[in-house]
Amino acid sequence: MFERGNVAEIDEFARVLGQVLDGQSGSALRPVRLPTAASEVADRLITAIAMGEYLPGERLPPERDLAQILDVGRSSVREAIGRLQAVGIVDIRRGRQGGTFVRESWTGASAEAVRRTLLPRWAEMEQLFDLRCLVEGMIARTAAERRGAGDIERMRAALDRFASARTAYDEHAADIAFHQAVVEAARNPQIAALSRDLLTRVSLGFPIEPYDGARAVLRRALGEHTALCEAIVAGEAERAGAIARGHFTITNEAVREVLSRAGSDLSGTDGTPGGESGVRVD
Amino acid sequence: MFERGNVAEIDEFARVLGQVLDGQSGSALRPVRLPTAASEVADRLITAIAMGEYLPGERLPPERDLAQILDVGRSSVREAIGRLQAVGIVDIRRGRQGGTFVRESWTGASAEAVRRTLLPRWAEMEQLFDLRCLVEGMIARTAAERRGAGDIERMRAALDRFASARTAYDEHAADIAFHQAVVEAARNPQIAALSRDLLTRVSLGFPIEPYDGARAVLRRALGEHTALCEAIVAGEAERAGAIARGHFTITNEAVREVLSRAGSDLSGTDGTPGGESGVRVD
DNA sequence: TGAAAAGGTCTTGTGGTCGGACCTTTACAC
DNA sequence: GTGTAAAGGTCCGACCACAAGACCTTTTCA
Repeated sequence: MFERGNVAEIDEFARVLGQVLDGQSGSALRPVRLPTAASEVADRLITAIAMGEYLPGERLPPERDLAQILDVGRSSVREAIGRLQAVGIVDIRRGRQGGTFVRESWTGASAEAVRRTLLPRWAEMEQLFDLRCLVEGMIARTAAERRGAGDIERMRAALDRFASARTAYDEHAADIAFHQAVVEAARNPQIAALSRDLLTRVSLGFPIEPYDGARAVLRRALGEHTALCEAIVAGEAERAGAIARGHFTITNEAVREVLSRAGSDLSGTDGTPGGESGVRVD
Repeated sequence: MFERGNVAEIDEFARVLGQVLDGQSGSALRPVRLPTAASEVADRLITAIAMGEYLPGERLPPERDLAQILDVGRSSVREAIGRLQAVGIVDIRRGRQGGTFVRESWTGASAEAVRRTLLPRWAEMEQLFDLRCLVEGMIARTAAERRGAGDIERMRAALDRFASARTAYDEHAADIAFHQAVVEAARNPQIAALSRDLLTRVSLGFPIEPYDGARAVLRRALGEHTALCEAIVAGEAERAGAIARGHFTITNEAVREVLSRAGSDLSGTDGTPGGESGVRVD
């Protein structure tokens, strides 16, 4: 994203990011922010893409179909897609065989642009990443306690697919399948919803997850996935939780790496809050 | 609530419950449901009340003030308050020194009415309770890892206040203070938001939490609070998590008790999902 | 007995949303 | 090539939720 350093893109990015972070902090009686149909649809699409329902290069359903599926007007869908385009998540092609296509590469970003918008909110983003690590750890732990034979089978199948994947596309698909299998093993649809919600918020803030094109990350992921799978199969909740918690810091590190390429000083922000005043951002 | 078995109340209850449960399940591309300003405000008020920001017998701010605080029109605030009144959470008194007052007792419900609306959704409610137990366990665990001197002080102060409380009001206030201290000890505002969100959803589904008037529950809570506090102080994450997880089943049991008084058969629904097909509701 | 403080009612303007009609672009089939 | 199908692009009218404000009613207290 931000290949062209387009001003409109950056503004859109900042606006979306603001929504994500504002939405959850503060007291119960903070000002009410009503989401519009368009922003809600945009969230849903980003979630679907981040969850791998539509992989890079794939086409989303036509606007008219989406409008029907989501039960909103086509104008709302159009505005949402327009925003995704502005942020650089999708490409739009007209004509027959046209449509809305998920971009092959979300990275190659103008890191400087990201830095400017992300840095002021960095503490909040860290909190979000931290929470996600904790929740995914909890999910892995629960999965280890509740997994059944079918779950084990699904996780192992995904691991096999991952190991034998020849393209980034296959790796990505297998990665997603594995994580889905883990979430399902926790046997609570509400947990799945929570996991999805956190993925959405992380993706909205910085949509390079769970595949950021870096093969190295995915290769490291394979080892961790295998270890996580075995811990869950063995029913070792404690170990599974620890592995998952560590695994999801990959995201955090990927973001930090992009930012450090832009020369930002984020030293000390290791995603592990400590001390009296909350998350450290020295 | 439901003292008079009023039909409008029951319908309102069913409507609200439906919103809570529908809101989180299903795929990313399920139909979009835009919350109205009124329902959003209603959620906020219920959350604030459940969190103890306004204790039973206390008065909420005047409608005009709430409208300003929440940055919505007064009509939206009025509709929201009207719903709370319909569900029996607040009383409204007119004239000077009037206002919106939190009901002293939320219980004494017509259990039959609750049973009819809650039973079809029981599996989903169980999932919600289950998730809350897991998340609160995660929070306690994290608190045990991150707590500082100030946190320990706050938790102990709340425990002392609880032990020396003479009225249900004091007990309730201390109970809330303790849980807040635990959440704060986890040192991540996003965690607090998640905890609040789950409290809201549980409260919306069945608003008897965290104080349901049953002194027995609160007395049991004191012992568990003490144990939880010590585990957190000692930094024993595993134990703290287990205690908290168990502690929050109090809610579950309280609901089941109300329902069983109405003669419902909920045997087997112990809040601990197992088996291949998800949560058990035999 | 009047003023103050609250809830109750009504009106009006505005912006978001939907639904639909219609236009434009593109690729494929024949 | 030319037509047609399948997509996105544009526009408009009706509707509804909401905000803002003016004003009414009830109750209490000075």
